[in-house]
Amino acid sequence: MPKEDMISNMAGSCLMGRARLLTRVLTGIYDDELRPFGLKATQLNLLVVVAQLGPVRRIEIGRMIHLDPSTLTRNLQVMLNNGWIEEVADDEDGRGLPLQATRPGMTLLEKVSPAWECAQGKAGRLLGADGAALLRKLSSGLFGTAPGRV
Amino acid sequence: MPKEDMISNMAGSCLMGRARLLTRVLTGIYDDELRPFGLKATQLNLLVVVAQLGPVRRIEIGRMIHLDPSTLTRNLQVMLNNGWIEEVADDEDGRGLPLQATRPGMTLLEKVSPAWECAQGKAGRLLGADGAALLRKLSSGLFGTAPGRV
DNA sequence: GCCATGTTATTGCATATGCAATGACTATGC
DNA sequence: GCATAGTCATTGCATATGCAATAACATGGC
Repeated sequence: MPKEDMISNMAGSCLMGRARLLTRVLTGIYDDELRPFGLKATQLNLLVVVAQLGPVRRIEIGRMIHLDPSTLTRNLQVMLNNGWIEEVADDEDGRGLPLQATRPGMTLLEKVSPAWECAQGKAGRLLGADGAALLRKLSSGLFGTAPGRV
Repeated sequence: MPKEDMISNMAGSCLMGRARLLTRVLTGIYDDELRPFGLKATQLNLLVVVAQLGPVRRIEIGRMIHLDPSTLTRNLQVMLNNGWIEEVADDEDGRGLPLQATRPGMTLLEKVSPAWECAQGKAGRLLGADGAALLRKLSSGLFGTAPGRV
């Protein structure tokens, strides 16, 4: 294959590049809506997961949404500092404590809910109905999947 | 809406969260394949864009793939340090110089091409034919789009 | 109990990402 | 030709992300 075709191919069809581009745009939409509330899209994402899974260990969050433990240590530290989540005392396992949303964290969730809805609406219109449905389907197959399986 | 439903809704249907999850998984696939060559998925992505667009200004790259100029300054600096790209002297505009791929950069592109093909294959199988097609369609609508348009 | 093995969390390192502010240059109006 | 407005790039700041190495704990076999 000529060099130019190889480059055009990599530039025009790389699924990773496309996914990253799409993610940057989508994240920007949510960040814009959430800015008045002082949290970022990624933080809301994490807060929601912690709120839903109740007392939950870091490793489990990582398995759920495919995040490296080291990333979680740091991202969750920010949220601990903000008082949105807290460590739960009662635990059988000495390797770190489970996390749960605090009352202020839950209140914040309710407060930002309309802004999230708005961003979600914009994202849905950008993706189109079939796009949104497919994105949902695709990623639902990844939820809770151990890394490295293809 | 009860609090639990609100949380389930945000956790289970957030398009941004899904897109980020998917992107993490996909990026991991490409990173694994590219690791022996000493470059990361994001760097290959950028190298390909510079190689294709020829002498090109940072701002134009940013418009193409929706990347903040400040992000580009730093990401491109790494690639300049590695000698994969270079600044082009002849320019009418004194605000920074256009960039192009160097010969070593082009050689690297050819060398990693099979690894990229392999990762692309894995990504395609993970997404399925319709998923890959849709991801392509979705993001092609974003190429070259000015930020903030929804 | 002790050791080998496995699991969980953290830390050092490097990069990716975006906002706000700034500097440097260009283009436009007069 | 100069002042104003606009464009391009960089820097400071904060966060997001993952790998390799390590620390801390758990578990199973003996």
